[in-house]
Amino acid sequence: MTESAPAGSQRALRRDAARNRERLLAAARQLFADHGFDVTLDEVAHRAGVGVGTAYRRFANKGELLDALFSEQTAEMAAAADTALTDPDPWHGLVTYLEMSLALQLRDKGLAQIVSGDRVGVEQHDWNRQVMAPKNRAIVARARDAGVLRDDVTGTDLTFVQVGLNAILARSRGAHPDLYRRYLHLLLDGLRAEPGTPTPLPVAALTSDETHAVMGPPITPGTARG
Amino acid sequence: MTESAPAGSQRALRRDAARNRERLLAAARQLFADHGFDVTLDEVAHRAGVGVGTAYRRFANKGELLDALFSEQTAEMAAAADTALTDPDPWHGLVTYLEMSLALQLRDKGLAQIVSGDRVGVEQHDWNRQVMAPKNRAIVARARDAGVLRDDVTGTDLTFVQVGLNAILARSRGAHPDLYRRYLHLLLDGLRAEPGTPTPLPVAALTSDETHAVMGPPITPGTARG
DNA sequence: GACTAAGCGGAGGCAAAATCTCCAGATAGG
DNA sequence: CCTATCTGGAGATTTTGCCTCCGCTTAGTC
Repeated sequence: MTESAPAGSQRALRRDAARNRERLLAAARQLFADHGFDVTLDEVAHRAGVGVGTAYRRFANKGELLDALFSEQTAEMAAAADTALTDPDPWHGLVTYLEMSLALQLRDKGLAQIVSGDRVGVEQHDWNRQVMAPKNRAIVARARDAGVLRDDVTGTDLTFVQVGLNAILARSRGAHPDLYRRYLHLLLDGLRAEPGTPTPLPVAALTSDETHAVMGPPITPGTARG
Repeated sequence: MTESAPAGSQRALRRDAARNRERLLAAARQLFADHGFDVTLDEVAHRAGVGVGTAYRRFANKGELLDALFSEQTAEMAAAADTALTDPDPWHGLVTYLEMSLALQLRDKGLAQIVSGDRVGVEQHDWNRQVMAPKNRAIVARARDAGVLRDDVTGTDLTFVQVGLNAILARSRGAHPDLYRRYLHLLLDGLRAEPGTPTPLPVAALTSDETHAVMGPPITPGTARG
C-alpha cells in the first residue's frame, strides 16, 4: 500500500511522511474523543509529536482531518443500530441500542457532538439523515409492531432522547460518568407500552424532515467547518 | 426615588444618567432573553441606544450588569416552585412546576443557561444550591409521600431532567418551540408511580452535594464571570 | 445665562485564541 | 552523494471580546 503507484490521484508519500500522517490521525482520534472537536490542529500536532507545519501540510484544515476520521467514528454507531435490529427481542434491541449508542458517546466526546448536532458539518448531517435516521425508524417500528412500545413514538424521538441525555452526559462526564443511564431508564419506563392507559402526549413528534432541519448545521457564521 | 438622598452609599444619578441606566437594563433583559449571556456589553449599549462608554460607566463589566438582572430573572423560577408547593394535588404541582419552569426558560435563554449550569457565575451557583435545591427536594418529597411518584426519585433528579430537556429546547427553540413538552411528558410517565412493578433504576441519584459539584461553575479559564 | 460637575459617545488600545504560512535546514531513497 | 520531499515552529493574520480614554455635551444650580 505504501509503494502503490499513484492510482490516477496523488503521489505516494515518503515513508516518514506516511508515519507522521498516521501519528496525526491517532492523536486526533484521541483528542477528539477526550475533548471534542474544538481542539486545535496545533494541539493535535503537538500531541502527535510533530510540528504544526507538518499537520497543515497533511491536512489543509481541521475539517479535512475530521473527515478522515469521520467514517470510523460513525461506523460504531451504525453497528450498534444493526445489532439492535437483529435482536430477537425488539424491546431489548431498542434498550441496548440506546445503551450502546450513549456508551460510545460517553467514550467519545466528538461522537457525542455529532449525534447531538453540535458543531456538525454537512457531511455529518448527511450521515445522520441518510444512514442513522432510517435505522432509528426501523428500530422503533419493530418495537412498536411488537406492542412493547407506545404507539405514538416515532424514529425521530430517538434523536431527541439522545440530545437530552447527551446534555446530562456532558455535565456529569467527569465525576459520575454513568449518571445518564438513570435518566435513560426513567425515560424508557415512559416509552414502554404499559397495560394501563398511556397518557396522551401533548405535542406530536417531528417528522424526519423537521428533525433534520432542527438538527442541521447551524447557520452560525464561520460555516461550521473552517 | 430619583432625588432620594444617597443613603450612605452613592450619589444620586443625574436624570439623564438614570434614564440611560434603565434603558441599558431593559436592553440587557431583552438581549439576554433572546440570545443568552454571551452578548457583549457593546451590543447591549447599542441596543439601548447609548454609547459603550456609558454602559461601562454604569456597570463595571458584564457580570455586574448580569447581577443587576439576576434577582428578577430567578424570582419567577422561585415563584413557580412555590406555586407547586401550594398545589393541593402534589402530582399536578410537580407537573406544573416543570411546565412553568421550562416555559420560562423557553422565553428566556439566559435563565435557561443559569438553570442548566451553563456559564454560571458564583452567584447563580449559590442560588441554585441555596434557593432552588431545597424547593426541588420539597416538591419531590411531597409527591413521593402522596404515593404518586416513584419512591426512588429525589430532588436532584429535577435538576438533571431540566438539563436534558433544556438541550432539546435549545435546539428546537426556533421552529418547534414546544417540542420539549413531548419529552417532558414522556419522562413524567416514567416518573409516575404506576400500579405495576417499577423497573429498578440502574444508577442512584446524586446527592445534593454531588449535584452542585457537577453543576457548579465550570473551571474554564476566564473565571466565567468576565 | 453662564458656570461646572456630571455625563456622553465611540474610536481604538489591549489581550486571548485560533488559523494558517513560510522557509532554512534535515532526510529518505535512488 | 544528490535532490525531491518533508520537517519544525516562530510568527503573521484574523477574529472576537473587553474595556479605557478624552474631547464634547448637558443637566441643574446660582
